[in-house]
Amino acid sequence: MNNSEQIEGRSLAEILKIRREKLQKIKELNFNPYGYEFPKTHSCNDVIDNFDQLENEATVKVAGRLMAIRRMGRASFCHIQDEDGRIQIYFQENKIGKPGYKLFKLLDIGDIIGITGSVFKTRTGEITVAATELKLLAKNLRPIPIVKEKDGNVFDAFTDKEQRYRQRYLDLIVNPSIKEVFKLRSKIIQWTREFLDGYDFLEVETPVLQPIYGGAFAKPFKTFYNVLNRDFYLRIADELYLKRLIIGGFEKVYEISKNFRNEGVDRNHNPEFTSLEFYQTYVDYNYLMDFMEEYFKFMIKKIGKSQFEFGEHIIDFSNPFEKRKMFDLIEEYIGCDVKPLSEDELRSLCEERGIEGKPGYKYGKFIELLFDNFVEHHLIQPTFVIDYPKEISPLAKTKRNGSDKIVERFELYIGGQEFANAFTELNDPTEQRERLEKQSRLRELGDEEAQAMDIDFITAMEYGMPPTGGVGLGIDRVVMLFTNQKSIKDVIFFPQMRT
RNA sequence: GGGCGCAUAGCUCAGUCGGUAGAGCAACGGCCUUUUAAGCCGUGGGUCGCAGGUUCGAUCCCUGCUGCGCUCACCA
Repeated sequence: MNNSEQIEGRSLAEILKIRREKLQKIKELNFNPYGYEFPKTHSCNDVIDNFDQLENEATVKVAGRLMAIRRMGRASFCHIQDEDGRIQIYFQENKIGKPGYKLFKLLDIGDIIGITGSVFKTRTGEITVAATELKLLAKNLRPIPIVKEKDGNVFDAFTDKEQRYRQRYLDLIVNPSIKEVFKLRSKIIQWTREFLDGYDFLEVETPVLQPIYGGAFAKPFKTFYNVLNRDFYLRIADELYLKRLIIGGFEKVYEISKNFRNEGVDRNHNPEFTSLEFYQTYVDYNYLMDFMEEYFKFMIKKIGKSQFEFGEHIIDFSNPFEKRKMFDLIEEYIGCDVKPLSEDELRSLCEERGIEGKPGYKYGKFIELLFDNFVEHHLIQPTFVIDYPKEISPLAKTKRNGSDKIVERFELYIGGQEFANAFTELNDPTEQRERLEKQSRLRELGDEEAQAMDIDFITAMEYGMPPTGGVGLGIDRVVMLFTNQKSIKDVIFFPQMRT
């Protein structure tokens, strides 16, 4: 890394040196290259949108980053870019004065400037600000990639993914259209709050730093708390804390939380990701399915369309979401009913189909294995998969009027991917203790992702936890869906990169 | 972690069937007061990701490493 920087630096060095020399010249001309403030009167788009009122009368003040310069002797055109748009600036020596034009000549693409001027339309019809005053607000010392465009064709786009992710600020400057993705991300989170607040949910905060991690199956990030002289973990989920609040008497709570999982990074996984969890007392998973459907209907209404291109698929939210039993789906896609099969029979079935469980896999894991391999990717339109094996759902309540091996749980699949996971929550502390003890045994047998026994949580439940339904929803994936991004890296400003 | 692919100027890319590299944009100098991928003339800029190996000679071939992408595994 250091070596390559030196090599790059050699050719960059000249450019950097020239920029610093310009900085010096600017100072010598008694201009401050780093301004303190600039009271804008309009954004670039404001000027364009209000051209009719602004033309030939008002003085406007606009500010932004210089993105293009076309010098023609004693007059020049530029474009500046602000958060939402661009506008052309016209510099004329006899309008802005000799000192001003001298300063202008020392500008580079990438500088941040403030312009005072009047609004007009050029010969070719482009709305432009004719500068009467130029204020340098921040001198650029490092060249930014130059992207040009004509008739919708982009030339020399800044496309290197590594650099775009590592220097996201450059990506945002040079590829401003990606801002739309992040703006929608922000909206989605805002609308999620609006939706839940509309149902009188309480937004809460629970610990990120946890002495025992739980609520999901995942490997945690571990840290050490010096004062307490013990290990702590970054949360993999906030479930067990939200349930403590339910026990405490709050009836509807939610948290939008960063969770951390010490696992592989790929197109769909970032070690640090955002999820929504919400819990509502006195409802079950049937209620939650309707509620989730309503949530998505709320979102698409906000966005303003009901069909979304997502990779090679079109996801249509206008139809009711399907509800399918996990075992029925497995039967449909592998052509055999696995309900009556024993653990050993399931193991052989998996082997026959060319998939292999890891050592220590049990009944529920084999069911999951079959589902993941043969069913998941078929579930394109929004589908609730319901009734999961108990063994892989230690926090969910046993299915009423059904097999003792099944729990009341659903996952929502869209575009072949899991979006949400929900249960009728187990509220029987005795059973909860047994289930977590079983997990502990698996853990001792080497299953790193088995859940830990959380005695404090069991104790809390022994005080009485009302019947509750709870949902976890992957916010990053929702953003990917609604913005048609193929990689989670494209919906997270600063995705995890190797250092 | 496995497989495949990529890494050449600040950016986007060419190229060398092995003889140490080019273009456009950007930069620098000059001309130009309605341009817009501005134009015209001129100039500079690269130990071709890193480390080894083969070779008279490697940016090119081989091996290893690093990073990124795709994919599989993993992943509730």
